[in-house]
Amino acid sequence: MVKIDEVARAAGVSISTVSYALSGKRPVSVETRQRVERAVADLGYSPNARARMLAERRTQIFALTEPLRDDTHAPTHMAFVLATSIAARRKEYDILLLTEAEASAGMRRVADSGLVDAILVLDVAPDDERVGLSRAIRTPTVFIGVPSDTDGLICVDLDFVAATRRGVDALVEAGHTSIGLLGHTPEAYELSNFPPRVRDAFYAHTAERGVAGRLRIPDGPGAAAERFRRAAGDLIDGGATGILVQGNEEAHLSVLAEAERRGLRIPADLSLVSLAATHDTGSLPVPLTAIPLVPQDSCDLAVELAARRAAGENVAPGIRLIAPLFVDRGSIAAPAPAALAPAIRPTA
Amino acid sequence: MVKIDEVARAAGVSISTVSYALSGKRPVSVETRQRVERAVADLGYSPNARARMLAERRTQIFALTEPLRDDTHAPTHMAFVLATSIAARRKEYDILLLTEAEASAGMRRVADSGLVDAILVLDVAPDDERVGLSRAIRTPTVFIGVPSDTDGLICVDLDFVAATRRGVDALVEAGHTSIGLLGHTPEAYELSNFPPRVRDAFYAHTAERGVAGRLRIPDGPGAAAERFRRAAGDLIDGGATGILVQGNEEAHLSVLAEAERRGLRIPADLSLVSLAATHDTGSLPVPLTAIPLVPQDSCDLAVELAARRAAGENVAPGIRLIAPLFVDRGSIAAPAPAALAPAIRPTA
DNA sequence: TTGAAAGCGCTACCAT
DNA sequence: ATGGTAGCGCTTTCAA
Repeated sequence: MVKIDEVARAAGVSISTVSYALSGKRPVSVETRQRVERAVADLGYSPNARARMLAERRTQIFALTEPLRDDTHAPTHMAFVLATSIAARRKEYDILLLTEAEASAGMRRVADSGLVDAILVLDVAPDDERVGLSRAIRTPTVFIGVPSDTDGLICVDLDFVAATRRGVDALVEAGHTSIGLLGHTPEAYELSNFPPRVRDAFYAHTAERGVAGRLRIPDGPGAAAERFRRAAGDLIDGGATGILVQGNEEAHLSVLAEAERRGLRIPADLSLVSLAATHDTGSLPVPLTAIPLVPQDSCDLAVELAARRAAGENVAPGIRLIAPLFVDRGSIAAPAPAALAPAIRPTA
Repeated sequence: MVKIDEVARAAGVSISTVSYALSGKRPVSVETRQRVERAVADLGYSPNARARMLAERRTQIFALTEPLRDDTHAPTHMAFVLATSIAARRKEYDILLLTEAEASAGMRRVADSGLVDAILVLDVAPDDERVGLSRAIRTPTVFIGVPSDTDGLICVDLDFVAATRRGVDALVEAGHTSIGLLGHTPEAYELSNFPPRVRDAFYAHTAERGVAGRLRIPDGPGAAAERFRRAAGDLIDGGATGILVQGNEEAHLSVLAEAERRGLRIPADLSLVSLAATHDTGSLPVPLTAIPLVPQDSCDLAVELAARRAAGENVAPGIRLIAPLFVDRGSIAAPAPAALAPAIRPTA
């Protein structure tokens, strides 16, 4: 490996001039710069990352902690990891994976040794062990997701409350007076941070708009697809003429399957809105109007904040919520008059 | 951050003694070691990774290049990433993610700058661009998968040929004379490295054992599940009494669904063997006898080899194939006598 | 505009 | 068994 002093010799300048010519941190005459660039190209010089790290007191590496649970939805998770990596590279950072079972141990290790400039936290649980640790270490930490106790933390996330309200509003404004929410699995309300936020916002906002709001959680026996279908069916039986669909592709497909089974056309007989999905709801058998969760948005912002903190900038703690998008794909219409009847006299 | 000289002062010893007491690379008297350990604990000292990297001329980091294609099966991919990370940590290495669209650019960057000690290559394509690059750089590289041209490369993979033969043998020995292979999607035979190996071994070995061997690729119209079912159905119609099932969980479920649709009991009416699956074929509706692809096995070996090369050890280039496992879950039986007829007179 | 040299915080060689 | 110190290959301050 050729070193900087060889480049300096070849270019007939000093080491510091080579360094400055390459970094641009000090003006260098055009002629000198060209001589340096020529030498760099001739010798195939590439600055040594280890030496640079020591001298600059930073590594240009971010750690990404991602405790993989059994119920982790791989495609969604991968989307976040990829989005984080892309965002980081745009700012000249690399991503170091922290997958150790004891997430805190990994974080502590990279923080204490100065191996990374900042830590990004994925798959945040309400009572995440990494919250306490992040307060104990000096390495800047950014959470992608919102834990219960956010005191002093920097968090980034989709504004699930606004997203939920937007979904409810869209249906209410189309004339729906009975709205269903297809929930997550029971465990998700304990292990993940956003399902409760959606649930609470749903109840609060349907009440506020004066419409019936009903949540159905996919539980009970059977495969996942079966549970989703049953939950969707229950919502329809309960009189819901518009449903907010959460969850992965399978959940969405199951709702569509149940609608088809009942001969319900979308949106003529049933209005659907996809809420906070990471997959493409436009390529479903029936394209769905969606308020999507776009990993790249959250990850871009998280990386941006991490980079600022790593650069020594003072970033105020707090929760940064990303305004939801609304993608109209025509799966909302006014409720069918006929469908109103069972909603009004459910047991007649 | 407390530095090594402060520890030395607190312990009343020299810097080098602290270093040796911590690394164990030189004998240190018990008493001295305890004094050092005490000082380390008191001051909360943790060696600076950047300084260590420069001094030791290595980073204890492996790069993992994983070009994510659209057809990447997220759960399988995640399993490999996780397995790699786990294996690496066991040997005190961290994993740096290389996800750039131009995989070669990322590899070149980390190699030229000495940012990593070795590179692990995932999702290997037959004509992978990373093959040529790996020959051009000095950083040790290990492929998890086998490209077409392996000259001079270190590759690790499941022995797909042996696995395929083992699957064929198991069915032949149970008395089957007509065996089906549920193939991968047509694109997989271009983009991925192992489907052709399985296909070729299947044809060769069924011929060698003197039984009929037929491959059916899930193509044509319809959703994936539909294509898998059709392919399985075609194999059965073609007289196959035993089928080697490849692919993801959906492929397996589809074959089981098709069997159920036809009222075929497993293994009484139809024998099934899962081949090279990464998911748990024991928790399917019908547990399947399997010759699994265990990511941890490949990744452990790959990391082992990478670590050896990184340590300067001379590792011979070549393909290391991992002997397949055979997990008997009772989904193989002798072919039903009635089923023999169509196999013998297919068009009668 | 350029150069010399003092770090960055360790490891490991050479002494004793 | 222990200590002193020369690197490791850069960046950046201080001088000119």
